[in-house]
Parts: sequence; C-alpha cells; structure tokens
Amino acid sequence: METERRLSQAVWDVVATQGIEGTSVRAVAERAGCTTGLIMHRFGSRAALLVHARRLMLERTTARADAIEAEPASPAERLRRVLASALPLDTERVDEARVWLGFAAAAVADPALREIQQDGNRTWLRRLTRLILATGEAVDEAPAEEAAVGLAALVEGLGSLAVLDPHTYTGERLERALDDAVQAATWRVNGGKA
Amino acid sequence: METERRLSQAVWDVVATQGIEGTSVRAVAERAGCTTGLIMHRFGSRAALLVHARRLMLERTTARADAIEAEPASPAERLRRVLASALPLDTERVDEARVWLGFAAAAVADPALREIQQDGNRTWLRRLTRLILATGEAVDEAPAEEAAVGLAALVEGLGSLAVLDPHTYTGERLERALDDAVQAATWRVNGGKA
DNA sequence: GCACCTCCGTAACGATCGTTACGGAGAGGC
DNA sequence: GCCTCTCCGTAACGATCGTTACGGAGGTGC
Repeated sequence: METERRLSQAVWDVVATQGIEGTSVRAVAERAGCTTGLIMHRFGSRAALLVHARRLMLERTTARADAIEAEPASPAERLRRVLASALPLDTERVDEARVWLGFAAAAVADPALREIQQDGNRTWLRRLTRLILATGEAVDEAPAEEAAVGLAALVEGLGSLAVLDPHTYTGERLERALDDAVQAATWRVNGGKA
Repeated sequence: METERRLSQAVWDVVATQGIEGTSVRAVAERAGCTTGLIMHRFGSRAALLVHARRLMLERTTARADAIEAEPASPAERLRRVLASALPLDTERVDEARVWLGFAAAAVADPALREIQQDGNRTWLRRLTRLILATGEAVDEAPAEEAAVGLAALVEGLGSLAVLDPHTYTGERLERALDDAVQAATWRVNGGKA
C-alpha cells in the first residue's frame, strides 16, 4: 500500500514534466528508484498504473476539499476557499494542475480514465451545489447547480491556462477572477435576479 | 499548401480519437491516405507536423471569431457570440475541443506548442477585452482585462468538461453558464460595482 | 532443513515508434 | 532524347515501448 503510493507519486512527477506521452513504465520506475519488474508485478500493466495514480490524485484533492470545508468560516467564505483549493496558487499545485491536465487529455482516448474523471467531477459539482445553497435561503436546486457548473468550469479553465501561461495568469488574477465569479454566483442564486 | 492542410486535417482527426499519444506519423499518414514519406518530406519531423496542425487550428478559430465579430449585432451580443463560437455546441466543435485539449496537454512538455498556445490565448484575451469595453462607456482597461480572464477561463473549462462528460455538460448548460457570466462581467465592468 | 510462496530485479521478446536512405515516377529545360 | 530536379512511396534502421519469462532472495510452515 505504501509502495503503490510511492509509485503513484513517481507517476505524478513524470507526468508533470514529460506529459502522459513521456510517462513510460521505465521512466516511472527510474523516478521511483526501482525497476519495471516491481511496477508490472504490482499493477500488471501501464494502464492500471495510470488509473491508480489518477484515483489517488482524486482522493487527494477530495481530502483537501473536505478538510477546508470542515474549517470554521461563513458559508460564502467556505465556498470560496474550497474553490481556491483547486487553483494552482503554489508550486505544488501548479505541478498538480499539470498532471490534472495531462490526465484530462488522456481521458479523451481512455474510457477507464474518463470514468474516473466523470465520477470525480460529478462529486465535485454536488459539493459546489451544496456549498452554494448554504450561502443563502434559496431552496431551489436548479439555479445552484447551474452556478456550480459555471464555477467548476471557471476553476478548471483557470488551472489549465495558468499552467500554460503562468506569466499572464498570475496567482492574483486567478484569485480575483474566482472572487468575482463567486460573488456573482451567490448573488444570482440568492434572489439577486429572477 | 493544399497538401499541408489535408495532413493537418488528418492530424486533427487522429488526435480527436486517439489523443496526442496515439498520433503517430503512420497513423496520420493512413488517415490522410498517403505514406510516412510524404509527411516526412513536407514537415521533416513529427514535432513539426504537430506544430503546423496546431497553428492551422488557431488560424481557424481566429477566423471564426473574426467573422462573428464582423456580423451586425449589439456589442453585448457580439461578445456573447464570439465566446459561444469557442464552445463545443455541435459535433464538429466537440471534435475540435478534443483536439484543443490534446494540444493543451502536449504544450506542457513541448515548448514550441506552448508558445503557440500562449500567443493565441493572449490574442484571444485582447479580443475579449476589446469586446467587453465596447459594451459600455468604461475606459479603464484593467477591469475589462480581469473580466476577460474570467470569461476566457470559463470557456476553456466548459470546453474541457463538456468533452469529458457531455452528458453532464450539455449544450444548454454551456450556453446558460456563458450567458450568466457575460451578463455578470459586463454589469461589473460598466459600473455595476466599484 | 526442506518445501513453498511472495516479491522483485534481470533480461529479452515482439511490436511500434520516429527517422533515414534509396529509388522510381513525372515534369521541365534544352 | 537526355539530364535534372522535385516529389513521394518503399523499405529498413536503431531506439524505445509494453509486456513476459525466469531466477534469486527472503520469509514462513512444519
């Protein structure tokens, strides 16, 4: 169980720098300080290795969101912090966003990865919907779901763009864009507009 | 010049279905109905082939935005339509979004592709900023630029998410999310909020 | 102490990759 | 009619890929 974590960490490192294309079993083994024998023995195939690394990454981001959601804060601030936790605001999360983008692209051609992506994203949408509803007295779910779609897409896009052009998409700009969108979404959901 | 376009079209087709990983020179040749000899003769390397296909895709989306921007419409409607032109609302643009995502991920590890991506996106941001400013009397560029960042990220994220989970991210939801964001952005830039 | 079983490094297999070398087909000049 | 040059199909090279086979190391049961 510890070995699988180490191997997945190695997968993330390689994907972050070489992309999914360059993530060969040998490259991962070298990064992890072992041989392809261990990897094939534990996972059976490269595809299974990638799937496991993807799952673990999803668990990691989910745990982070859980922890932040448990912190004491106003509902609006909680929503903002959870969304900000998915933004590449430090070097660790920049690497994470790189890996995230690599796996997203790989999911286009790989059904197993796509299913993990879909599951994770739908859970993410439900979380956002719940947090949005908590910011006011609105009980109608539909507008909150629509707002969640917009916020999820915004965070997704900000992450990709920041990874590809960090000079243009600075940390302050990411936070500013997020704050504006959160404010607009909560205002709209809570009766700001029919 | 015509041959290069045909080969680039073949690249898009293969990337859309197999991802960048599966886009081998042989696969592109087979799709285009030629051999690797032609591709290597014209481009010299796989990397150059991908770069050319990426450039052509950028030109295509740019031309589409230009055409829509030239149509008669209110400034707000023009902004909305240009943004909507980047959304995967028909099967052709779904494939395009798949390719877009593939190239974005490849740009993480390929400096040449990253530079194209950055150039294209900065031009896109300038276009959005200009369109936003045209929706009102505001002359201060900074708020418009910030709004452009948010809208660009939203469209980028919607495209990725719709490609990976078209059942959840339906066309109506994409348009609804876009409309809400455009409305919020124009309202904010034009004095809706200090 | 012997058999057994798990774990993993080593080595190699076949497939596929990007790339190169070569040769033929066809057009144009003279 | 011949030379030349461009264009591109053919074939093969070396590298690298995912995967498999095998064997040794080390613990466990008896």
